[in-house]
Order: sequence, then structure tokens, then C-alpha cells
Amino acid sequence: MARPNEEVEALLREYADLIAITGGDAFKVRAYEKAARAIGGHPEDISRLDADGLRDIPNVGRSIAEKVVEYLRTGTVSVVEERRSRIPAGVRELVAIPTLGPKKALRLYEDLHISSVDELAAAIEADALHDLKGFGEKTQENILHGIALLRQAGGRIPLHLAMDAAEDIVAELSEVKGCRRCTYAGSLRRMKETIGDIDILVAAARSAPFMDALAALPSTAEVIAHGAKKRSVRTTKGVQVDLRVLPPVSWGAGLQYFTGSKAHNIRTRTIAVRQGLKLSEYGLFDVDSGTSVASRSEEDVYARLGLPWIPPTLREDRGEIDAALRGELPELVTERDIRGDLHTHTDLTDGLAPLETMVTAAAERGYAYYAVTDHAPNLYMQRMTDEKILAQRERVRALDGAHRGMRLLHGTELNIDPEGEVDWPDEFLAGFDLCVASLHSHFDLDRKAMTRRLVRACENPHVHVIGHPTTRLIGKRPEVDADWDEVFAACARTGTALEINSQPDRLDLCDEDILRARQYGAKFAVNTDAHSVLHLACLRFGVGTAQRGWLTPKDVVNTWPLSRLRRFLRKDGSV
DNA sequence: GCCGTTTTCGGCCCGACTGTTTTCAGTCG
Repeated sequence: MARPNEEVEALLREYADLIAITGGDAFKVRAYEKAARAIGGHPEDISRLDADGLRDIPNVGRSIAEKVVEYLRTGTVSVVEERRSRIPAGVRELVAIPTLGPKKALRLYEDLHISSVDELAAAIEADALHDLKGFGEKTQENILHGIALLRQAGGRIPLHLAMDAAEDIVAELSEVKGCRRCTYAGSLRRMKETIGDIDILVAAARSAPFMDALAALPSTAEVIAHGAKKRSVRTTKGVQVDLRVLPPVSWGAGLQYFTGSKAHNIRTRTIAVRQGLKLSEYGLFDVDSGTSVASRSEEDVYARLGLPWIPPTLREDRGEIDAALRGELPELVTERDIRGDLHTHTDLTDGLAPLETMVTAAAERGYAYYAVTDHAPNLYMQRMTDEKILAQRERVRALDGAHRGMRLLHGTELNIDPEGEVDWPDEFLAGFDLCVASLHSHFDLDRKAMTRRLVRACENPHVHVIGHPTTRLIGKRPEVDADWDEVFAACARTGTALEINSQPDRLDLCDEDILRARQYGAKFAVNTDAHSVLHLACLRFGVGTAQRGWLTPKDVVNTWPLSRLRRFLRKDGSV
């Protein structure tokens, strides 16, 4: 979503890279990186802020606020332009190569005038680096390897693939003799939508058996690093896995440390330092005496820092530390809170499983209610008709309550056309218990038209949920361009829920959009958009995303009892 | 460049691994 916050975030990140490459102060680099993150994640549109308003954003001070104001006014920042003129854009691309940082990038540019990834690959092939200081044979090999990976994967993998791989590895290592604890940590535990690498932690007295077991797994393609305390491998699917084995007494500190995020850890370490303590993966230590004061559990570590345990999905330095200090951490929505799925398909349209199969599987998940929402006629390839959907309604009514008492809602997934209209006239729509409405085409309308389209859908009294609101596909298709502040406000005003679509290639809304929509008081529905029984289990990713958006059960309509949900579906403001 | 119960200067998280400059710089998380 191209809004000023993201533009400025990208600009500040670029400036930070350029400072690093030209050998600037490392702390200055960090300051720009921190400010970039803060602005990118700021819920308010920064173009509506003046310099003082900008300085209220954490990690934005006088100098950066001035640069942002300059950018918003003129579209450029003179000092950034000045650095750009000294360092070609291609040199900055070099630091995206694993094992190649700003120092090596600058040497390549200054000594050999290499200013793109392609030029670097060619130079290595031509053996042009042979007497360049710091670029031995092994280093060149690593760079070539890194370039290949960069071109192949773009670096990150989808959450569900990482989860599958991690759960397999955890299961294997848990079987190794001497294993006291084993789990995954890192961005996977925080449920980020894409994962750079998988962090696995083991608590055991001896590390070697686990290091060897990891290297010996059939899924392991190559060993990248093999120290005594850390082992890194690459799987056959190209995912990097880092294994750390910790003494059992350090389990809590290790888990906290390797869960991150980096920004969250910097905050917790800073709190430790102020108390005369030092926090590492081995424990929380008194600086003077060197004695450990906490390490066995995450709860112990946080408690000794004066904090309650903070759920991993919140650990992004987006205000969770301050909320914890105030005792105001949200009671996050969990998978157990979800009473039903409000967006699912059957083989009447493009689902794989028949109605009865989906309903049975849903009942086995313990749901109190479940909505069947097959596609409406305007998604022409699905060939929906009035007769087919009415016949399905009869079958749904017949199954209502037949599985563990689970109540069934008959719904549909409508198509929002470019004008904001949906399939079927009002009187026909009134026959549904629930309507999801989604964008399925015309993704390239301009912002004004797209905003109007979505707002009109919200204003339709028969539309209860906006499905996968931005229609992004992670790594494939960007979010559609709309004034999301206006859309989110319309959702709150009209009592239309925003979907958090749990499909791992969607996760739409994403965490940052949720944080923004929440400011307007909008409600949400965490749905799977299941097209198969297996898809029902994707709910965990949607719930993880909702947690990353700080949502509580009261924000999520499908945690509510059916009676309350039905009042919400009346759209008359009675909830 | 940011920040402040260490408050306008001086610190900014900390440790691991790799390759090579053989005692440490660069990179990573």
C-alpha cells in the first residue's frame, strides 16, 4: 500500500543504507533505521502531521522530522539526493546479498567500480577480485552462493511453509536422547507473514547430538555454519535453519532472546541495563556480581525486569513494552475464542469438498456456528445461479444443528463491481443470513474510484464482511490502491466487519492495516476462506495476524455468541 | 541522529561465526 508512511519508510531505509555504505556513524545508521520502522508502522497518515506532530513519533527527532517535512513538501530530500549522487543505486542492491555488507560493497565499488549484482557476478566469474583485500576464495564463493539465493527466493518464505518445516524439525529433535525442551522461536513464533529463517531451540546438557541430528535430517541440504553452540543448515527447499542448544537453566532467557524481535530485545536489554543488569541468551545477570538473577522461564525474565510476560505476537516494539509497564497489555484473541468461521466454500463453486464434509469437519473443530459462503453469479466461471444457491440453502437448513449442535448460517461471497455494486437485488440478498463481499477483478482502479467502490460496498445493508479487503497476494500482487483510512472509517460507521483472511498467501488484512483499522473502531472477522477441509486449519495464521494487530475477542465478531453475532448482522447499530 | 529516573552530553544490546587482515573486521540476527 503506497501511502506516505511507507514511502518515507523506504526513503529513510535507503538513506540509512547509503550512510552505512559511505562509512558513516553506525549509530546514525541505526537511528535512521529505527525512525523508518516507526514511521512505516505509525497508524496515522504522516502527511497530515507537521514537524511537531512528527516528533511525537518515537525515534523521530528534530533532524528526521525536518527531512520528512521536506519530502512531503517537495518530494525529495536534498541530503538523500546528495548521497544518491555519490553511490549508484546498484551498490545499495549489493548489501541485499547475504554475507555481503556495506563495507565490502563500498570496497567493490571504489576499487573495481562494481555497481550492480550482475556486474559483481560477472567480475567473480572473470576472477577480477583475486587481489582485492578481504575477498578470498571462500568469500567469493559465498557471494556467488548468496546471489543465486537472492535471485531464486527473494529471501523470505511464506509463514505456513516455515511452520511446516519447523514443526517437523522440532518433532525430530525432540526424539533425540537428552532433549529436555525443543521449540521454534524467531519471527515464526511471532507469526510474521513471511519468515527469513527458522530458529530452533533445544534445552539439553550436551549440544553435539542435536547438531549432528540436524545435519543428518533428510531435509538438510547443506551445512552453512557449524560451531559448538550454533549450527546453521539450509534445507532442500532453500530455507535456512539455525539451531541453538542451551543449558536447561537458560531456557527462558534463550527463548526470549531468540524470539525477538530485534527491536523488542533492544528495549528489554535497555531496561535491564538501567537496573544494573545484563540480559543475554544465557540469562539475566547482575552486572557487578555476575550472578544470574533469572533465566529459567520467559516469565521469570520478564518479571525480574518488572514486566508481565508479553505474548510473542506483540514483540515488535510497537508499544508493547509501554503497555506492559502500564499493565495495559491487550487480552489477545486466541484460536480457542473463535466460535465459528464466516467465510468458507464448498464444491458447489470452487471448493474441493461437499457441503456435508465441510460441515462435519467444522463441527469437529468445536465451532458453535459456521457460515457457508459460496461464490455469487458475477464470478462467471463459478456458474452460480439462483436455483443452485436456493437448493443449497435447503440442504444447509436440513444440516443446521445436526452436527454437535453447530448452527449453520447460509451465506455467499459477493463480488464488488467497479461501481461498488454487488450480485443480486436487495430482496434476494435479504434471504441470506450473512454476506461477505470481496474484490475479484478491476484491481487497477485509481485510488479515488477504488475508495468509493469499497465504501459503497460497506454502505450496502446486506454486506456484513469485506473479504480479503486489499486483495494482495504475498510476494505476487500488491494491495489495491485505496484511501484505507476512509474505508476503515466507513466500516466502523456502517457496522461492516473487515476480514482477516487466514490463507497464508493472503493474510489480508495484514497486521499493520489491522492496527490502523482498529483506531477507527472497526470490527473484524477472522475467517479461513477455506476451499478444502485442510484450509480450516489455516485459522491459526489469521489469529496470529489478528494478535499482531493487538485484537481482543471484543474486536472480532466471530468470537461472539451467535445471538450477539445475529444482532451485528442486522446492521442497525444495535451491537 | 535519538534520547533523558544516567536529562543537553555521552551512550547507543550483545554474542556468534567466518574468513583471513593470524588477532580481528565484517556480517548476521
